[in-house]
Amino acid sequence: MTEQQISRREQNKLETRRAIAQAALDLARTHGMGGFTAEQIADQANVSRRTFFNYFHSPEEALIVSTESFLDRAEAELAARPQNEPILDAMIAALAATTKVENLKDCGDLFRMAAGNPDLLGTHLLAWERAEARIISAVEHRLRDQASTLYVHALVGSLLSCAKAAMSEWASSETADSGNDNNDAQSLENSIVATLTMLRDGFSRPFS
Amino acid sequence: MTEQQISRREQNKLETRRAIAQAALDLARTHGMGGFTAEQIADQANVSRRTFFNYFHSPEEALIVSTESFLDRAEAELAARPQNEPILDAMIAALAATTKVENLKDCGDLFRMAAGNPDLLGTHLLAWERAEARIISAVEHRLRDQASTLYVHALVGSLLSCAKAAMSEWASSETADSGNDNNDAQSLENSIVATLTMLRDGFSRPFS
DNA sequence: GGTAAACTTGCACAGCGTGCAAAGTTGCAC
DNA sequence: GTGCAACTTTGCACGCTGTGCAAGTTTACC
Repeated sequence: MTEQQISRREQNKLETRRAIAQAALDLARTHGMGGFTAEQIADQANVSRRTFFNYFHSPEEALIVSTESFLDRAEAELAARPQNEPILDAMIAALAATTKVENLKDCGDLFRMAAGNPDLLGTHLLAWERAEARIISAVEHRLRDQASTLYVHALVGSLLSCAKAAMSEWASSETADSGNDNNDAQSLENSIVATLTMLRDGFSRPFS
Repeated sequence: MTEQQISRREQNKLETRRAIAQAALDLARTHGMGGFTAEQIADQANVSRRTFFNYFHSPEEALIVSTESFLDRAEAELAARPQNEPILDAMIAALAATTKVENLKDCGDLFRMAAGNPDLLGTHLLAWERAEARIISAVEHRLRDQASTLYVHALVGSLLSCAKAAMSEWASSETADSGNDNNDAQSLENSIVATLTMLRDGFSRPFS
């Protein structure tokens, strides 16, 4: 954890970005998806409509911040695994660790909201696609000359599909309990490990 | 192959739809992605802008027709496999057969165009997502009580990710040759079978 | 041929997304 | 602390998307 030198300018921008994302999330929860405009988000965050579009390309983009930090976390955790660890074990450990991310509940909400709104779903899928490209680069670098491009693309695509499946299942069966976030995080982790183990050992083994 | 009773109305609608999709594809090839509007597509297809939007929700949607028939084909081929065949062998055979689809080259173009245009990519990903949901239903029905929901979601997601990886690789290394489409189809089929075999047997086996 | 249903079209309108230039902030050197 | 350079916010204008609505046109069927 390197102590970053953050100028006042950077701080302000981060704070504005955070405020906009929070405003968008609040509006989505109160008005429902599709029930608000970029202008309303901007107003709620106390910036102009134009400034909103300086930070996000679309109203939907403002909602997927939690997923992006989840995916950033996955990438970082993977990079932190030892180089000699088998790639699939490294992936399982890395994805399991993502459940420690701060705003995990927001990710769940996002999955639920995206299920009912094509625009949001498309934006959400794009975020996963961008993360996939980054992880592919990292894995290609890690396995240089040990694996074909096709292998790496298929592997990373499947990895993220399995993670998505686990999160989707977890999100749809999430309790509305205010308490025990730990239980939730643990059950998600179990699902992720379960799907990735199938991936490692082959899907033709006995079904769980 | 059931002989369909198609009324004049249905014929006209199909023809209009085909004309619009073709116009969109032509414009994309000549003007490049993002270099044309819904109105231009409509003009080229000799319909009004409003009619264009009766057929497609967005300009991008008009471009992904070839991918949708590819995915429809995958779904149909899978449904046609014998019930007692192991699910992964059925999937491999079904996806391999999709390379016989008519407009395979258009699919390749689409992959290339989507790589450079987020809007088109998002729409493309949505089409795969919709197909995923349909295939999940089919597989859940086929494996009723033999597999958990999580298993089926992870499996089908991975299946399509592997197919996507194969198509993406194939599209990016496609020759501009006018001739031998068969060679192209065969090399795509080989890639698809290769990735799905990894999926069946587990990605921790020796890399190809 | 006439009628009902289905399809097309024009119009209007709300919202998205961006280029541009003017106004307001912040960082830094003196 | 003054002033300048770099950066950020904002308003404005503009073209495009996507949809409801009502009037016009085509098709099916009797």
